[in-house]
Amino acid sequence: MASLKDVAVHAGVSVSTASLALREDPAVKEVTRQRIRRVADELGYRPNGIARDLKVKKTDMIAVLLHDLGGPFYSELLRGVQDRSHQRGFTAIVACSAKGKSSAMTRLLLENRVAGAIILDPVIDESEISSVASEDLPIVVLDREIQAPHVYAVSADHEGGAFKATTHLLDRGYRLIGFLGGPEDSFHSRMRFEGYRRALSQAGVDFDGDLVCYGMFTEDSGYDAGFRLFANGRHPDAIFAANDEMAIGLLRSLEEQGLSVPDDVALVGFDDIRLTQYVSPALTTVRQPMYQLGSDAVEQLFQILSGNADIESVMLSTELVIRQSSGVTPRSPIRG
Amino acid sequence: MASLKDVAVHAGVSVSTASLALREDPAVKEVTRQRIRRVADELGYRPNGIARDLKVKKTDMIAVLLHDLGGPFYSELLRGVQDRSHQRGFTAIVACSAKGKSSAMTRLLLENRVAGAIILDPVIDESEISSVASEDLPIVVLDREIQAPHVYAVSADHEGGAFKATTHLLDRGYRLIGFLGGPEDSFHSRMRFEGYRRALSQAGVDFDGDLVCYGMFTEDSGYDAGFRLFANGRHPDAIFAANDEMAIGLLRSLEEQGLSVPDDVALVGFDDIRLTQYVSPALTTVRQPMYQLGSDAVEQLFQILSGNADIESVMLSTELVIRQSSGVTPRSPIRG
DNA sequence: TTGAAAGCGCTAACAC
DNA sequence: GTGTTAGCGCTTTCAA
Repeated sequence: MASLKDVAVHAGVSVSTASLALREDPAVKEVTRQRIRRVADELGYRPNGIARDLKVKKTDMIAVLLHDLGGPFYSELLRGVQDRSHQRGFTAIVACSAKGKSSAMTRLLLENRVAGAIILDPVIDESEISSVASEDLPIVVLDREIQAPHVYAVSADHEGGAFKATTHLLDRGYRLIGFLGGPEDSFHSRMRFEGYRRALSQAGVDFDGDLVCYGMFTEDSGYDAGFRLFANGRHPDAIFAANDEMAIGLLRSLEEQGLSVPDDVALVGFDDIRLTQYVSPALTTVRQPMYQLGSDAVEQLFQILSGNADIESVMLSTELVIRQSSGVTPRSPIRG
Repeated sequence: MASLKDVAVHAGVSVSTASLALREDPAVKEVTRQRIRRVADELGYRPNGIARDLKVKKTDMIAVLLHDLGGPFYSELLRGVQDRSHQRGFTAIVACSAKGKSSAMTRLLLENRVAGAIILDPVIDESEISSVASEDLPIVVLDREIQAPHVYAVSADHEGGAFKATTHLLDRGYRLIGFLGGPEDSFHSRMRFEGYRRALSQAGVDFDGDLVCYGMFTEDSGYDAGFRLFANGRHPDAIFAANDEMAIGLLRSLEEQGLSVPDDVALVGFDDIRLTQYVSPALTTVRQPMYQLGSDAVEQLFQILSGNADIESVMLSTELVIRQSSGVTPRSPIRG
């Protein structure tokens, strides 16, 4: 592998001149520069970014750590990350946040290979994240609340989205509204539950713990929950599921129980995954601004790395997407 | 940021001893090692991987370049990459293969930051890839045929999958089998077309160019194609679509044209994306071994980097997944 | 306009 | 067992 020194020798100049020339520094005479460039090409010279980073003690790489590489709906998020990174001169690399000796967490974050990181992982330990963040490694967490030095937050408004979803059901006249949550320690599930509670409370509807059930954010767990929710004579007239996967599982179980959606039971999900448009009836849900989440996270990191002092948490609003599963005509509107 | 030297000074040892100690080298006396470890912790020392890589002139990082970060069905692929990387001691980082000044292609591959790369991008220029591959940067391309030094291939058997799909339709008695391709220069589309042709030919069924149509691998383009395929009195009794997205668009257009699937027209797709199970009728399709594709790509890279001389291209077989869209009962079986 | 030299943080001979 | 030393390939003063 040809090094800068090789280029310099072959071009009959010093290393420093070669370095300047290849970076198009105007201090180097045009003709010299061209000669150096030509030699570099002939030798197949490629700059060694590692060495460069070491010397200048900084890097343009930022890491995006995801819990589940390739989860179907990171797509938009990564597009946002990509676009903004490009705009800010970063190179974003994505990896899995799993812990371990040769993991990305270790290699990229603990070994100083990136300038900063964006983490979207609802299950990784809070202490893990705060212990890894430092002066030299600011971390932006997505959809989490972590109070620690050098940890910053960009979130979608889950509570607000859940509030909108539940209020939507209330508007359509439903009163026995069930809640299907994810794992109880999940931030997403908790926030969505709180929005649900707030909507009920604001509408003056009593909360009924019997109408609450938990799954694991998977389709199968939603399916199972569908039976539990209607066991023992309980009969919610609507259900707000904390994510679409579970809502879809729920849909399947309701069908099996001979219940029609939305006629017997209305249903609202969360996330707006692609499938929601294809199930029958199409699922009313809450959309998160994934693109902007990614884009804002990078921007946040950029500001931090630029030494900007006053960084505030960002909260992005969510949007209710009304489809068929929540009924069509308001039956006894209580608002709007 | 505390460096190894800082640790050494504070612990009253030399840098090399500190280095050895922190890497748990048994040459260092236990008590010294513990002292050094403690000092390192106190100082919040973190090894600088960049410096290490520069010194040892190698790195454990490999890059996975995808055309479209987060495309819905890279999930399995990345899981395969992840698992095998871990097993082989690599750290895999994923990035977008788009070209550009501060792109991953440039930063990671051209600046010597990774030991090798895996590229899955059906549209990136072949010359781009072969020019970037080198002695020091072996590249494994997925689902492409590139003949160039230091470029290796791992593919799914698209031709074979298409052959299976088409033969399946023939087995069920269909004879006017249309083909809905992707962009004509696409490797995937071409391979799948060839499998289609071979199946027809082997069954002694004449190929009819009028039954062929092209889209862009998107649902919408499949929808549009659905009208073209049935314009001017043409009437295929079955269609093999080169991917599921188009097949699903096609499904929608057939429905709009009052044609029933599979009664009026049978349909087979390719890829086995999740949606295929949810559309109605559920789509018969061809599944690629995505996990294995990822896992084998990493293994291939590992072998190359280990100096293994005889590396051969890998071709993985695909699997026909029979659902409702291709009819239920064979109407006049020609085989099996 | 170009060159000499220092050094980023680390590892690996080699010496003691 | 531990220390000394010489770089890895690059950028960046500072001199010439």
